[in-house]
Amino acid sequence: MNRPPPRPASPSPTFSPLYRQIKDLILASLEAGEWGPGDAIPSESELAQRFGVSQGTVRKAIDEMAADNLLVRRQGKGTFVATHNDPRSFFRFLRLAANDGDLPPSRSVPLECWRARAGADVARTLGLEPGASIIILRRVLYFGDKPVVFDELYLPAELFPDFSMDVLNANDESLYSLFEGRYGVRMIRADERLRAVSADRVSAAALSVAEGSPLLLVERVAFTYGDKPVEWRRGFYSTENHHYHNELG
Amino acid sequence: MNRPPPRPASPSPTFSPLYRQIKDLILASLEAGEWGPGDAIPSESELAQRFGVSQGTVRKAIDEMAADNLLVRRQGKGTFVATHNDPRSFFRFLRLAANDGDLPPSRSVPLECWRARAGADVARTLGLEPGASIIILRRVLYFGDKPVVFDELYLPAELFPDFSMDVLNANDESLYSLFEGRYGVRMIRADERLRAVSADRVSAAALSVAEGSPLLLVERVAFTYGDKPVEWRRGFYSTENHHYHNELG
DNA sequence: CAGTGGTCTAGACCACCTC
DNA sequence: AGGTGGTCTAGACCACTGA
Repeated sequence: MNRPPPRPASPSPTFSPLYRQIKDLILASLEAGEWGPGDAIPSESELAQRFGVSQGTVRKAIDEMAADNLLVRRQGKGTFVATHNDPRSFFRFLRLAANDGDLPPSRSVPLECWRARAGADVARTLGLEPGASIIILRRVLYFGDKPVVFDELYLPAELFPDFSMDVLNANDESLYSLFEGRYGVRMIRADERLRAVSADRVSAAALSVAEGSPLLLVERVAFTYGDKPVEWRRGFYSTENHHYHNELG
Repeated sequence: MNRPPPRPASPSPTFSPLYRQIKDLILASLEAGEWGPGDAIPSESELAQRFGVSQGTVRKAIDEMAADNLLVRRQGKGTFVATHNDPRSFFRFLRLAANDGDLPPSRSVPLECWRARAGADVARTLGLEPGASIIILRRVLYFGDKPVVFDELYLPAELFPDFSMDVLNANDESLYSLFEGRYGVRMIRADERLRAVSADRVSAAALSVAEGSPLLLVERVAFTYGDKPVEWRRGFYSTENHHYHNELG
C-alpha cells in the first residue's frame, strides 16, 4: 500500500476513520444480500486485499459489526452473517424469564391476520403514508400450556407480500426467522416501551386472566438496516409466573 | 521486551490472553482505590511500561473496560475512572422516559429509613447471613410535581455505616453518587425483573393513585466489583404518563 | 496439514487538548 | 510544543477447525 497521502482527504468536519468506511462497505454488501444470513463472509485477509487496506483495519470494522450483532465470529472457521434461526438468539428480542427460572418450551399460536389501511399513528411509527396497506396479526405465545404473551403486530404489507395465517401455520420457526428467510427483512434492533395496564376483555380472554388484572404492556418498534422501522408491536405480558428481564450495564 | 518464551505458559485449559491479564491488574488497582472515581489513570504508554507489555495490549484492555463503563476515554486528555456524579449517566440505571418525551427535572424525597435484621430472602439476595444488619429505605422520585417512582431499598448495613435520613437530606446528589463518594461502594451493573402488579395501600398513597391501579414493579439487584450484590431494590413505577424504556440490540 | 480468526508487538502518523 | 488517545500498518506467532 502506498502510504502518503493518507485516505480521508478531509481534515475535520466529515472525518471518518478508514475502518468505519470499510464497515460501511461491508454493511452495504450485507444490505445488498451479497452474503445471506448464516453464510460465511470472505476471510479478513481476503477483504483486506479487496479493499486495499491492512488486515488490522478490516478486523476493527468486523469487531464493531460483531458487537452490533450483525456478524458472528467463529475462531478457526470464519466470520458469518448473523441469523435469527439460531435458537440461542431467540431471547435477544424476548426478554422473558420464568420466576422460578425454569422456562418450558414455547409455542406461538396465531389467532387472526388481516389487511387494513394505516391510521395516523401506525403510519407515523412505520414511516408510511396514512392509508398505506398494512398487515395486522394477533397471536398468543405459550410456555408449556400457559398463555403468557398476547401480541398484536402491525407490518407494512408491501414488505411481506404473501403473509397470511396459512404461511404462519406452515412454518413453526420464529417470526423473525420467517421474516428474514422468506421476505429478506432482517430485524437489527428494537426500541421497547413498558407500562403496566389493566387487562381489557380481549387480552384477558387471550391470556386466561380476569378482566382488569394488571398486565405488562410492551410496545416495540423494530428496525432493519438503515434504522428503517418495519414492525410495530404491542405485547401484553401476563406476569404472574413470568417477568421481563433486563440487565443494566 | 524479550520475546520468547511467551507469557501464558499454560497451553489450553486456563488460557487467558495477555490483555485480559492486564485488564485484571487494572481492575485490581481500581478496586483497591489506587485511582478514585473521576481521576485520570496513567497514560497508556506509562501503563505499558509498568506492566512490561506493548501499548497496543494495554489499549485492548482499556477498550474492554471502557465498553464495560468502568473507564471513560477522552481524546487528548486521558482515560478516567467512571463516576456516577456525571449527570449524563443518571439514566443509565433509570430507564425512565416521559410518554411525550419531555422529562422535567427530578427530585428524590426520602420517606423513612431504619435498620432491621435480614430475612431469608434479603439475606439470600445480598449474600448475607440471615439476621445480618440491613438498612431499609423508602423514598419517592418526583418528576416536576408528579410522584412517579416509589422505591424500597435494602442495603447491607456494614457497607454504609452512618447512612441515615440526615445524610440523605444533607446530600442532593444521586444515591449512587453518594454511595460511591461517601462509602466507596461503586455500582457496576444491575439485574432488573419487571412485572405488572396492583397498587397496594402504601404504594398507592405514595404515588397518589387509586388502590388497585396497575403499577410497574421493578425489582433490582445491583452489583459492585467482583459481581458482589450490594443493593436490593423494589420500585413501583406509575406508568400513566411515563414508561420504562429499553433498547434491544 | 492449511486456513481461519485471535493475540502481540513496534513504529508511524493523526486528531485533540492544554499550556 | 508536548502530551494524550485514535488510527493504520506490517509481520510474527498462537489457538482452533476440519479435511
